[in-house]
Amino acid sequence: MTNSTPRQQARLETEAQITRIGNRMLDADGLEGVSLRGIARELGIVSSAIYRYVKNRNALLTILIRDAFTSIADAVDDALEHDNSVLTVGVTMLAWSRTHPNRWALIYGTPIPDYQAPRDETVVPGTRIMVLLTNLLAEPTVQTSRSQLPPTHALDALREGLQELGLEPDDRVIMASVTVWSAVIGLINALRFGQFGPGVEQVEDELMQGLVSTLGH
Amino acid sequence: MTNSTPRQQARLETEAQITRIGNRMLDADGLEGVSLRGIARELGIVSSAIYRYVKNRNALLTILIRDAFTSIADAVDDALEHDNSVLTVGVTMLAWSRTHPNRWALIYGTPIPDYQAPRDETVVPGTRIMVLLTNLLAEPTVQTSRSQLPPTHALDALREGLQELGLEPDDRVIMASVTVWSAVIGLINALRFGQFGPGVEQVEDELMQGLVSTLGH
DNA sequence: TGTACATCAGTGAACGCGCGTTCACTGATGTAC
DNA sequence: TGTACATCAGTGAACGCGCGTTCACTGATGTAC
Repeated sequence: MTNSTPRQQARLETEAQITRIGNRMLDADGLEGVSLRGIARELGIVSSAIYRYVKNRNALLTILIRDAFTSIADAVDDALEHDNSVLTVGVTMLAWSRTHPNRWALIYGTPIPDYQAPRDETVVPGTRIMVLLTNLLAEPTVQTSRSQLPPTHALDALREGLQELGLEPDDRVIMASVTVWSAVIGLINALRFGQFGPGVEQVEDELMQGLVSTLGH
Repeated sequence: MTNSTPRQQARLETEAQITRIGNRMLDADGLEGVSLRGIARELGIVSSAIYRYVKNRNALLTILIRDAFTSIADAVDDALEHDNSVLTVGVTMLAWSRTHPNRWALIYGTPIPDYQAPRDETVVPGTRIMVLLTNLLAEPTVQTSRSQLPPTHALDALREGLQELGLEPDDRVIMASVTVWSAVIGLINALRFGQFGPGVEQVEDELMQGLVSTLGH
């Protein structure tokens, strides 16, 4: 059944615990509260022993970043099954950000100093929502924006990026995708980072609705 | 002429230098590169002497934040004199963010842990652009958005915030203001924080144009 | 099934890091009479 | 205009902080024959 030795079992269990504890620390105290020593402490092992499981602090961050990207993308996946719309994407991301504000900041806030995400580990989970959104905007039934388009070659870099993700978007879709993405994340950032002052918590969903409808969706 | 003693002169000069050095450090190494000890070092005084000029590190941050808000708002002010449009606001902020990416992150990125901006020192400079934008959107010639509006009382918190800034916006303007603001800052954040992958630097202005036109301006 | 060796989890001590911040002090500048 | 005192800039030593990371080590688990 298990098809693996006790040692391997224990290792998997410990790795899972590290992710759990790391997330708990992140939720509780933000990134600055996440430390290898702290995790070792909670695991009940000596501080240097953590290096049996994690190469260094940045590797731990990569784990947490992947996990956050996966979590929010799963949430959006689920929600889209019931209602396949741009608004649902926005509202679901917004709800997730409310539950996990520090994880939100980790993936969509200011980049972490001295940290470089390894592309092969983060690109796929980190772009899942963007892919969903682009596909949504590419559906013929969806009216894409009336925005002026820049000369075709200008969007080359973006087009290539999306092609690597298996998409074949035309220029209108690229522009719409970038625009909706920026606006949705911008609104959530503004809300999470408190840029509209206090008392706005009650209206978050309404603001998202207004934004998405202004964008024409 | 001077109407002040040499000591006062020297103090003013030193204070100005502190802002200059702090900004230079911020530009060069980001927030983590800004330290009281480092500034003292550059001033050629002993590390504890810096406390004659700055109460503590957070007070220094407040100085830098005020300065950044003032700088970007001045830039927008100037630009609006030549062309009073939403696009100009966006393009000017974008250009400023390109010149001062770390200052941009300081004021519009993830909030700084353990730092609380003193409202009386940062609210006015921090809201200047928002005020300009809201006034722009309130002009009768500007078509405000076709977005669905939430029930009037829902926007109370936002309306009060704007009223404290001397504005009397109706609900359409409030919604438009929040939407445009979020979207513009969201796009700039996405660009500055590298969320669209490499090679997008060439098209920044075009993306801003597309965004603003999608928003109906 | 038993033995010999290899792998791996965990130990304990130690570095270096540079920072923010406090404190009692000295000597120069400013001010009141 | 000169003197006595108050203010203020700058000194130098010292704390505490908790972290990431390395290293040589022990003892338990896994594997090959």
